[in-house]
Amino acid sequence: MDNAFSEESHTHNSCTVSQYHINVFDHITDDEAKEIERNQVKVSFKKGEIIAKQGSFASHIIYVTSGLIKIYIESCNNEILILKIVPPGNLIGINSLFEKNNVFPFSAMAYQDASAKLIDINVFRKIVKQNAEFAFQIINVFSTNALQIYGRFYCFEKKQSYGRLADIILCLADNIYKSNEFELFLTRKELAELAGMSPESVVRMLKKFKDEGLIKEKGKTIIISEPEKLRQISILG
Amino acid sequence: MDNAFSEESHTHNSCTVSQYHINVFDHITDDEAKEIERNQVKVSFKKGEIIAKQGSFASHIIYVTSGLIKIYIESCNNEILILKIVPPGNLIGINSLFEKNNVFPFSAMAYQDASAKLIDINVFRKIVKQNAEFAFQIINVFSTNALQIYGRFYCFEKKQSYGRLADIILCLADNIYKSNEFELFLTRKELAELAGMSPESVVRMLKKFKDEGLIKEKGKTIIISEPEKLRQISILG
DNA sequence: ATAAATTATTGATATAGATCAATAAATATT
DNA sequence: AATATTTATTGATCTATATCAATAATTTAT
Repeated sequence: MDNAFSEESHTHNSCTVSQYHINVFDHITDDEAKEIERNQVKVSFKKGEIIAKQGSFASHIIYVTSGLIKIYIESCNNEILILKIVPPGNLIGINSLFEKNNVFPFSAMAYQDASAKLIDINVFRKIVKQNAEFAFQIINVFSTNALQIYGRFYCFEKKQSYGRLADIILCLADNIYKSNEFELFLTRKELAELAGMSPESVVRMLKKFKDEGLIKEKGKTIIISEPEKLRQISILG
Repeated sequence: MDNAFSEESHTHNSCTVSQYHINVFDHITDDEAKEIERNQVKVSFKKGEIIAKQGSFASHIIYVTSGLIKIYIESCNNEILILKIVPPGNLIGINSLFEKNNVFPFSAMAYQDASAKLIDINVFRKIVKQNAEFAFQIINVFSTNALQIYGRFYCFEKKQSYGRLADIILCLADNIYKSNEFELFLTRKELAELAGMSPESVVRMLKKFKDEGLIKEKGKTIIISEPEKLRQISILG
């Protein structure tokens, strides 16, 4: 049994691919589904396009149907902090359901070509307020989300760069590509943003991983040769 | 009007005193209130006592009625990360409402003597699932919480230590003591934990603030002489 | 195909803040 | 009141990682 002192319960990682596999819309009535249907538009985004801009009015909830989206906080001085990566099947913008939080608290940008349904936030809110089962599903989304981002926070504070970079590589392999061999679609700069470090450091650390035989690189393809050793680095920080 | 480029919307701080002033229980029926009443116990905690332990089963939701509580993530190597400070009127443990997240994802400890109502989580969950208005209030709590912790995350990543320490001092003054002159109940070590730095650095930076006339210290009393200058440091990082 | 622009790599240097160590002050204990 | 323990302060040193600068490789545009 899992207890407070087990390794498991004390392991956090900086990987934050939203992993909400339950379809929240399973819990709405046919009428509610139709109402959502009537009040949504489907939109496509090209790589690099902004899907939601921090500070702008949140008039809709975004349901990602394809592609990959990064959620990040930005500030005046152009520094950004990536909070999570959102694959299809997830919602963006539920933080603005509460009428007083009516602006997007962070930005969203397509990492790759993506598509999404934009659902009128008032309709969505109305259904949350009338359907407690649905509201409970939304609570689950919030809570899963929070745990992941707190874990990321912990790692960023307590692990050093090697650990964070190892985390991200494993995260991409496990959650995005579902393979230990994959073609990296991210630049060093993007990888650096994800791991919370400078692009130069990413280069140097990847080199070290390569020198130690943990990973191989062929062009844009990354092969994780020693996933377990990499995981050790990720755990020990 | 506030827009995406206003200073306001781009300012984050590492202060995370939960500020949920709406009473979530305003939205339950009399019967539900009675049910909660029947299924809760009131408990007192002394300074330093653990109120919830990361990894243990979450059998109840904690409603803080007095005192001040710190919420933190811990791991094997005794390093902790404070996520937030919780004053009276707030809930702890709602992350475990979802049946699959049935353990506390973080620990809670009393900073000062505190008291709380422990509400049976099953009863609480049942009411969330049957009362959509109440569920919506809980969503608001989640969302307010998330925004605060994301802001803290951003600061920890992007601001340097002076900014974070300034943040925390202002946060204590504004949100806990509601005065620019207050008796600090925290040790340097606790202040360091809150600001995400070493205790020695706290000492050195406080000294610098004193040398520059931003704050004064008389025994345990802190006087913020130049709140605006301190705020500048907090904003510029 | 060639030029321009972006991205990756490498090395040198700088630095914020941690850690270590030694004392001083304050608090708790006997 | 005297002693032990904890907390605060100060200085010296160390280190992880950023920043800067220069070149190489790759991608994009012409």
